[in-house]
Amino acid sequence: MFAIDTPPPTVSGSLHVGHVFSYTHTDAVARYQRMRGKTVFYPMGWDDNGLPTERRVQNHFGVRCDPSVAYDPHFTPPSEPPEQPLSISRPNFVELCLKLTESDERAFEELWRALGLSVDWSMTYATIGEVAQRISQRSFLGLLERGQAYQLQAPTLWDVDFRTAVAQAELEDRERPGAMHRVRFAPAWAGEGGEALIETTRPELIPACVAVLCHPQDERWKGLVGAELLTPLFGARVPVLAHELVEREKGTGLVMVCTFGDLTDVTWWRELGLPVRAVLGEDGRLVEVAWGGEGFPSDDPQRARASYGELRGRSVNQARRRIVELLRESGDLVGEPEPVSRAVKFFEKGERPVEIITSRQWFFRTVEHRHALIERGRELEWHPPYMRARFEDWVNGLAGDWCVSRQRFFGVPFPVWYPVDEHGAVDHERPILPGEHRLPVDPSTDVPDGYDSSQRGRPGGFVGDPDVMDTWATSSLTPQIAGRAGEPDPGSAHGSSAHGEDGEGVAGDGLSLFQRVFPMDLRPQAHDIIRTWLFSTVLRSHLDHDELPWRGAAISGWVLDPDRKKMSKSKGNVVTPMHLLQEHGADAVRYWAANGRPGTDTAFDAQQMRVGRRLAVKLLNASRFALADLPPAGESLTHPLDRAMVARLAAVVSEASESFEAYDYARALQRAEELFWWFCDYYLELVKSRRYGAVGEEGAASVSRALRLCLSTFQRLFAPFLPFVSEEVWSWWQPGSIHRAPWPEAAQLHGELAEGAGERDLEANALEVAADVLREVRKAKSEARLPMRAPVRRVLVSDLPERLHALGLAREDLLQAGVIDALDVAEADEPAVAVELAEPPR
RNA sequence: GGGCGCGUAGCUCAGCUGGCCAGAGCACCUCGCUUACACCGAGGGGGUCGCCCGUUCGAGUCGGGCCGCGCCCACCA
Repeated sequence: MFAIDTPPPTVSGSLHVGHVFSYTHTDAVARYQRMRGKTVFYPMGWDDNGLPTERRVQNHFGVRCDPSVAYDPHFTPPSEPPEQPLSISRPNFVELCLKLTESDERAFEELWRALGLSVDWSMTYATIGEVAQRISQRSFLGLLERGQAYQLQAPTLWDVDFRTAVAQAELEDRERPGAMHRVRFAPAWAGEGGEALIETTRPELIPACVAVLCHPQDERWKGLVGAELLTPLFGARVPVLAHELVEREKGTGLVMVCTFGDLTDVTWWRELGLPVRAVLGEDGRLVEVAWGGEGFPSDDPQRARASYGELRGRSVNQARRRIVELLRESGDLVGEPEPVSRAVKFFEKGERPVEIITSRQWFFRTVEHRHALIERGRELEWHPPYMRARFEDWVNGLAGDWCVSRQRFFGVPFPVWYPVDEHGAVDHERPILPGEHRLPVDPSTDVPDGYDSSQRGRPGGFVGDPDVMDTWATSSLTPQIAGRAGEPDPGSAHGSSAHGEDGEGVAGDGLSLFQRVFPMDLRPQAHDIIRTWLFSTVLRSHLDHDELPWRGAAISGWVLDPDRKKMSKSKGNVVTPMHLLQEHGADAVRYWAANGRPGTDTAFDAQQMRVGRRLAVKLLNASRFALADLPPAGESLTHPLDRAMVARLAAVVSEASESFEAYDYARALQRAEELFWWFCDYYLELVKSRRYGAVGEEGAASVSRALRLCLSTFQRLFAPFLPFVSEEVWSWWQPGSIHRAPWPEAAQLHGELAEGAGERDLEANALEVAADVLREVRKAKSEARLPMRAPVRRVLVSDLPERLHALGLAREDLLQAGVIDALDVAEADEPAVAVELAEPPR
């Protein structure tokens, strides 16, 4: 068994050239392993749950999900997306998601088939599918039971546009222009001095300020520690405290702590036990707060209310502009804001910076497993090995546990209800869980055991958890989902299991599919999702199975523009994969992809596809020539040139096999290709006449045997890369599919050379010297502007004795190939070839 | 700030554990429709292997430093 944890592509529109690139790498490996006799477990999945699909459905149909709207069983989307988005119920919205992903998935499958991926389509899964939901919910319940999942009301990374919590792994930095503001904080006591200047890029959070910090060893501010300052405009008393994380060099050495401006604020807030003064709402606007009341103290509540009234309801950017005006008017702004450019954290799919908002969320424990995860990373075979560094960087940088709940709609729901007490309050501390037999459940429509649907949302009744899981919380289980962990084995009913290309069966051994495939052999994926997909899959497998999910990970690079930028639709690279396949042919496109070495970014290069097409055509032509009217094969290879050719081939077979074992498909292809061109250019030309019987039956029988061996071997060496053309040429003379034929073995080719062993060096030299001389003859004709068939009166080869001796073995073939009348030799230290043409130069 | 990778012919890159004149393909130039291939074949020109030290009989190949590019990570007030 060779099991591959195929990346389920995100179903949110179309596949791009980068997909074609990396999936081809995996397919080459799969085909190699299959030819090695392995049963290859090679499913395809669709990652269709999650935000990309929601966003696409919104745009495609012109709808918005509104959970408060009732389900309309007769709903049909408008034919044209309306200008004003239509509010529809969650079940209706999910139906549309399913409808759209279904058609996308058909298009994806069509492309993969056109590309020649040897996927077992009977094993396809979807991350929104029932199996995935059941496995995902079962794993969640297990984590909950073992205390590895927990719920917490806490500050969380938040996207204000999607209005959902997001995870650290989904953040990216974007360089954005901003401004540094110098703001005066007045002392809260009467007396001289004590005024503090604070630099901030987020003045709109001054109402959320809960403390001012300096470094413990900062002499400038030591005296202030323990004192209180008044926030400008709002007159809130905030303490001056010391903390190691404050950088003395930044600004004035003082920093304000707000709830919450960034993750450092969260750290300070937690470690210093500061109060919460939250001003940002889920929509990213400033919420109503009561100055002078609970949580928002002020020495001048009236002024605070007036100031805040100018900000309330505004977005962050609007509030920032307004508060700068207010600070300027009040004289608390020192100097003018200085433009700066700084990195800001964004949700990778978002358009506005993430905020930190306190909310109730589900978490999986990760931080306490940091050490174990690093160890798992070291157990894993990385291809290429240096990619492990990215994994360790990420694990070492984990800032908190993994927030897995999303306030979205199209995803796997948390299988949890909560009791509602007689006063209507939801009791989050005593969740109601479903029995395993009920999974998957949707708590927004399903009812927990012991209740009926009339009790939903009523005092004494229950409510369902409204959230869905992070898409990674499900796709981190692809080995389990693909292997159908805990599912009835579809194969057991038929006595064999359907997997591998064409549904190849494996003799029943009493094991479930999952037991046979897990841990899997290979996770192929790109380097940009090491911190998300690879990390989370390792984590889940570690938590649920206490082992790695796969033995090795093959990390592929990206496809870059010719100008070395990452290819993207937004840059106007409208090269659709299907178009590429139509223009160049699947084998040609695969050839280009297979030349991209593992882990290496590769430039998009249509020229390489033309080269691939040339190789495919060459394989057709060479096969046609070799097989046409081929004389009967002899019992053995008797001619030195034939033996030498087979020996060379054996060496390349070894190299290609070794390369494949290390997932270096690119090297395997290059070695095979290099020798194949040489085979066509020199060997085929040298033996052409002998093949036609120019030197008798024995010579023809030997070359016939050699041609069969070489052709069969080359065809199979190319099969993982050029599946279409290799299947075609194989069908001309061999039974069955080449993709089920055994991978060539060097040992078998060496076996052909067993008789007369000991002459290997001599034979190798014969082929080499003959090729050298042939090149010189061609050169002479080329320089004389004569056609290659132009006769040569005499060739004088000067060379070392052993090379001349070897040349003797190739004499007849060389004379024929070069149309040479006389071949003389002379011993010399320096090799030289003198060519005397029969015709004068043109 | 830390880490990883890369810098070899005009372009895209091979050169694995140091050693035959530094290679391939594309592009370019010349020639050739020869009984596998004109969706082709034959041949040719073209490189201070980023720079500087060092180890060695010998270094694109190993060590150190520097320069440039890309990426990852980071508590970027």
